[in-house]
Amino acid sequence: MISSEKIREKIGSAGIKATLQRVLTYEALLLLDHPTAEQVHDCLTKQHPSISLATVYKTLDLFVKSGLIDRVETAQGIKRYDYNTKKHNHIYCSNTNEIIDYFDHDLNQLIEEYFKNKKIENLTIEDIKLQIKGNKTDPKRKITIK
Amino acid sequence: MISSEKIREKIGSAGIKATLQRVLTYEALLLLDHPTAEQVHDCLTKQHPSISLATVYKTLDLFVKSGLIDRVETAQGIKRYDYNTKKHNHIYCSNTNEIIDYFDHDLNQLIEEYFKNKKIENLTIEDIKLQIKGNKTDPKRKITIK
DNA sequence: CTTGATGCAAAGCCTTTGCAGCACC
DNA sequence: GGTGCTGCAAAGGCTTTGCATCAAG
Repeated sequence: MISSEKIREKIGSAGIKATLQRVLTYEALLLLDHPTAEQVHDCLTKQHPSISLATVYKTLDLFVKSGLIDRVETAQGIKRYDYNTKKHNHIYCSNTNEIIDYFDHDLNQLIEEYFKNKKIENLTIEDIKLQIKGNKTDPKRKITIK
Repeated sequence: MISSEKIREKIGSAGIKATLQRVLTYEALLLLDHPTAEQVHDCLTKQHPSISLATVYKTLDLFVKSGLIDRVETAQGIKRYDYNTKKHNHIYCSNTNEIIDYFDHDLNQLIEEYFKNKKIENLTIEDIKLQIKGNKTDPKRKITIK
């Protein structure tokens, strides 16, 4: 777990002020698994009932714009947030509605290699992401990558 | 271009009634490039002003559920629709806001091969999609794949 | 007739905005 | 005391729903 102090530093180093609400929002993002804005708010109000949903939205927006976190897109059009900005892909579980981080350096390499040769004209590629959709065999168990 | 008759057949074979509105909606999907529901509606009302937006939404929903078309997810959380249900990936242009179909059999093969060996436990993979994000160098020109 | 599709308007979500008050240099 | 953050409430998009009407077999 990261300390509040470290979070304050992280937020500060993104060039924005580390207010209480922002630190708490960031903590919630670490705690929760790719949550929606509302889930973050629910989590926060348990300890700090006065934090408003609008502030959470504003904070998440600010974090995304500052590059502190990423927005994750879902087929349902609901925005969810990911504190992990390191290059990775996502596994979407249809049955549990989970979004699971999938880190795979070899795969990234493979795809990068592939697109080095496969030039696409008139396009500057910024990023390539894989969306893996599937179902957990046992919804209660975790997914483990060999 | 596909004839209205063919479209009627296609809709019928999905087990739903091929009404005028549905045929027109499908035609609009062929005509437009990964449009939103509203774009489809705008297109339709030019020729048929009486078609309601609600019907367009209902029809698109129905098409997705019947497997006739696919929903495409964007980072902004706006739903767009894709008549092409054959396996393919998407290129997202940040500058033009376009979604461009990207067919690449070799790439599909490569990824499939990769995940055959890379077993992920407790997960049944249904589908893997690549999202390529980038910028058109010349916004007015098309993207061409070598 | 009966069934289901349509169009309209209203309601519904999720998200953003405007603004007054507040906190912090 | 000026700047910028917060919380509230209101407004805003996009999408869905309820219902009366309509069309088709």
